[in-house]
Amino acid sequence: MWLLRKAFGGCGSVPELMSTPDAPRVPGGTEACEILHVDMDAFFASVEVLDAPSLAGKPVIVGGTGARGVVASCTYEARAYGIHSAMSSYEARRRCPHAVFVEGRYDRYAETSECLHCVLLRFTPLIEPVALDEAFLDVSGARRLIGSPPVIAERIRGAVLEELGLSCCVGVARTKLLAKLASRAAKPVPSPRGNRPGPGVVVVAPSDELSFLHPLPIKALWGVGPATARRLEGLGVMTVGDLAAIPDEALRMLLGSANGRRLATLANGEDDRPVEGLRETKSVGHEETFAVDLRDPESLHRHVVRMADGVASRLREADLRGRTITLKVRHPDRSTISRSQTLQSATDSARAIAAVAGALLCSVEVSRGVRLLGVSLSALARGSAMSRQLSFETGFETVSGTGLRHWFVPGELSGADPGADRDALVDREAAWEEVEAAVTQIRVRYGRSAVSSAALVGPDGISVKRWGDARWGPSGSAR
DNA sequence: TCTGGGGTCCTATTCCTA
DNA sequence: TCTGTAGGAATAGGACCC
Repeated sequence: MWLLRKAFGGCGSVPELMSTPDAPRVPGGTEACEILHVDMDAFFASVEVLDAPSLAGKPVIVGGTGARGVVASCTYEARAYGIHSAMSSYEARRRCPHAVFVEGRYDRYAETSECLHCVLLRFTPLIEPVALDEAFLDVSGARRLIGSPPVIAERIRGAVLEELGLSCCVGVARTKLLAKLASRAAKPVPSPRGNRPGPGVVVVAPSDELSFLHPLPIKALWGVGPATARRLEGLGVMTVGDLAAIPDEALRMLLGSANGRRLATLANGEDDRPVEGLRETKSVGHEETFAVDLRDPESLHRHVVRMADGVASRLREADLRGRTITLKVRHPDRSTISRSQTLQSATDSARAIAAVAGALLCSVEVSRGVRLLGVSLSALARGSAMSRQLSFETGFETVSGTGLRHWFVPGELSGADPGADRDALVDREAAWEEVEAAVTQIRVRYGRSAVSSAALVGPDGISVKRWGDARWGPSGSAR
């Protein structure tokens, strides 16, 4: 709690703060601190414990359970073993063999995130969601109604705990970066001898900004990942303070103009990015790592069709179309290449996306094996074919034994060639648009796995995974 | 028999066009 | 008609975020 006390010049206490509508004001105090960063504690893992109380107090790991999976989230009991998100599941299991591994339930987390959003909206309409489990808030307009930002922070924590049954930490500062770092400083500290609770709320007063920021490691800064940290540490730049001492020009030479300029300002505590609310989606894609590397071009093409189908469906649901189609391929040695093509007009057609992505796949050497395949669309524009009047005259039939429905246009599967004649081609494309729009409606109504492409039906039924499976890596062996 | 997925942004290079 | 050039778009790859 020391930072909170420090921010208030040593006067006042948290109980006093919570019971006082206006926080005490101190010289150079917290008046300018109007940005809050709300960060849920071990979000996915906490939701799992909430839904299964028998997991409480145990090391719980949420993520991919297969050899190629990663940790998406884990409880503080697991963190005491050195486990953290993005660690491979293999390594996590090695470090803590008795941990409880749970496959993630993304829909459940998204639903909980919506509840969190509703709670936050009661404090301010100026919310910028960063991820399911965190958000920036601008509370400048809420002071008169609710109280000072530190008071609002404490009330948010209380409301989230009471209404969601989950704990969160809140950082309060003048800028987004400092608010984010403050919420991190408010977190519990995992330890093999028992977790130490954190302060829950940390306020960084303007007068304390540089003394708070400069001792932190450079990786604390937004935009400094493993690669940039390696370069900087190689030059003896270990802390944010070291970085702040480097002339702007030298930093730009070292890291490029945009990165150099941004890091120079951030290292000096400046960050003028406002809390922006929801941003427009720039790309929509789907990618997947396979349990074993694939070499068979036909199998890879079926995966392309399935991914194109999933991406097209999501585009339609979001009322979006895209012009640039990108295929991503990762080889067994993890080297990754991408191939893209930009169309003259935007599309949300699974067939069109699959055709382009399939052609791009033909230009890639796959004989050495493919570990990951991905399809994405960018250069997005509003407006899909969703508003078109739909008809279900085109064929649907049930794949025996699977309960899954697949679709086709009559003649398509029989090898007929309607492309020979232009009118027939136009009719065929129009029919496909109807099919795809109908598929989207079925999925909206009955779920994403209710209907699938006939191209994915093999002699033994559905031979590849359906869209939406395996968010944190493959869970078992490949089919 | 280790290292995901869904994104955004930046940079360098290549290609096209005026 | 050919050539050089400049600018913009497209493409590819990498780093980073949660």
